[in-house]
Amino acid sequence: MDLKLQLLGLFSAEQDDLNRILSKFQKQTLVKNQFYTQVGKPCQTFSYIESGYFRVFCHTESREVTQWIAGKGYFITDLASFIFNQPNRWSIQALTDATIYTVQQSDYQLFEQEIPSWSIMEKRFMAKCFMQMESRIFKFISTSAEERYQEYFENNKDVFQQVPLQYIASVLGMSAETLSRIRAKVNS
Amino acid sequence: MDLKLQLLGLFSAEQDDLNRILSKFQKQTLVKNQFYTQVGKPCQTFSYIESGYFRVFCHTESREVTQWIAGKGYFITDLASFIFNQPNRWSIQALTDATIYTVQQSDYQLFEQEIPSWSIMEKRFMAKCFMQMESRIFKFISTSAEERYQEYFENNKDVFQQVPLQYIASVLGMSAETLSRIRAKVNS
DNA sequence: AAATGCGCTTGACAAAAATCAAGAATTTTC
DNA sequence: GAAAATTCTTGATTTTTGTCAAGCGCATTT
Repeated sequence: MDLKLQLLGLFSAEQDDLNRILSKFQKQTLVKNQFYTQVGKPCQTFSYIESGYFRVFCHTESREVTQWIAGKGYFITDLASFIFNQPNRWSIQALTDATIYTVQQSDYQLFEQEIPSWSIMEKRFMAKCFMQMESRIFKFISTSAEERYQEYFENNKDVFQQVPLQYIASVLGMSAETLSRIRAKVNS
Repeated sequence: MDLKLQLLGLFSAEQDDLNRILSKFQKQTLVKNQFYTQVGKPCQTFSYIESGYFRVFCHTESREVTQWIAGKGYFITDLASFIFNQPNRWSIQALTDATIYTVQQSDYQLFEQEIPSWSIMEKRFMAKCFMQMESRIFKFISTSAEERYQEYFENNKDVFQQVPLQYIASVLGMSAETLSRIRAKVNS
């Protein structure tokens, strides 16, 4: 599985440490439409996506908003819940059958004590996530719907094969109709 | 100064540790329009804003985009540079005369080794920042320019006294004219 | 006090995007 | 493989937002 490689990339760990970490991740499968976690509930797991796609979403008064789509190589959890034990802010649902590797919060917390460099690598991982969010916000501020689509399409061709366009539209901050029209225009 | 309180909020530290950390922050003043750091350069400092306002911005081909405005109580740095030693992604400029408390990267890195709980608190701090970015993105996806204005105005009345509206407009992802019209409408 | 610069507002117009509604295409279910 | 359900597309229209341009208000300078 690729979790090992992924962790190695984040984390120049000793083999021993790496194996100790890996041993706490349990393989798990979800079927299409199954929820990984739901708004308001606790999320006491942290998972690596080995295969399949998930969407991160919640409801506003008027509609459902998909905030992110995650595929192979991404980690999923609800940070508010996993780190701060607050209620989930997001629901996370499988959009396809999926295989993930999951670690329990209780095991995860032990890493901090048992593995000296864990917290440092975790901080670096969080910092990267933060920087990606900065970039994403910058794109919302500074680019049009069409530019956002083009960029996302270039970097996520696989998603378009597997995930309904309406969810992609939401992630890009536009209506499904607008996405459809942009695609028609770009493909002409 | 309030840095102590701020750190205490983030970090349930021993008095000793807290004092050791505080001792590495040096008071510094900047005049209006002075740069804290600039795109492409390194940023090897991390600072707490004691007073004054800063904007975080960069240039696109066509225009300058202000991504964030930070006032008292915020920390500023360029993470890409400060954590990963990459070139700055942002310029940070004082919008008013300002007083900050600054720690050098070299001192900051020692905290990791000298203060056992530092990395954990740092991780939690980063996680909070990440969650705030998630919320901000959610607002871009799910609300109109007017709603974004209303929310920002309610929570940042002070900023409107001190910072040119054009920069606030950019942070909110709208043109200065649109912000002006929304304000005219809301005040009527 | 006139001149300058800067930021803000306003109007007119254009462009982008949302909404509503209908129908086509695709996928799922039985 | 037919029916049902879901997803996608397209057209017509409205709303929202951006752009361009002019002018105002205000502070600063000279």
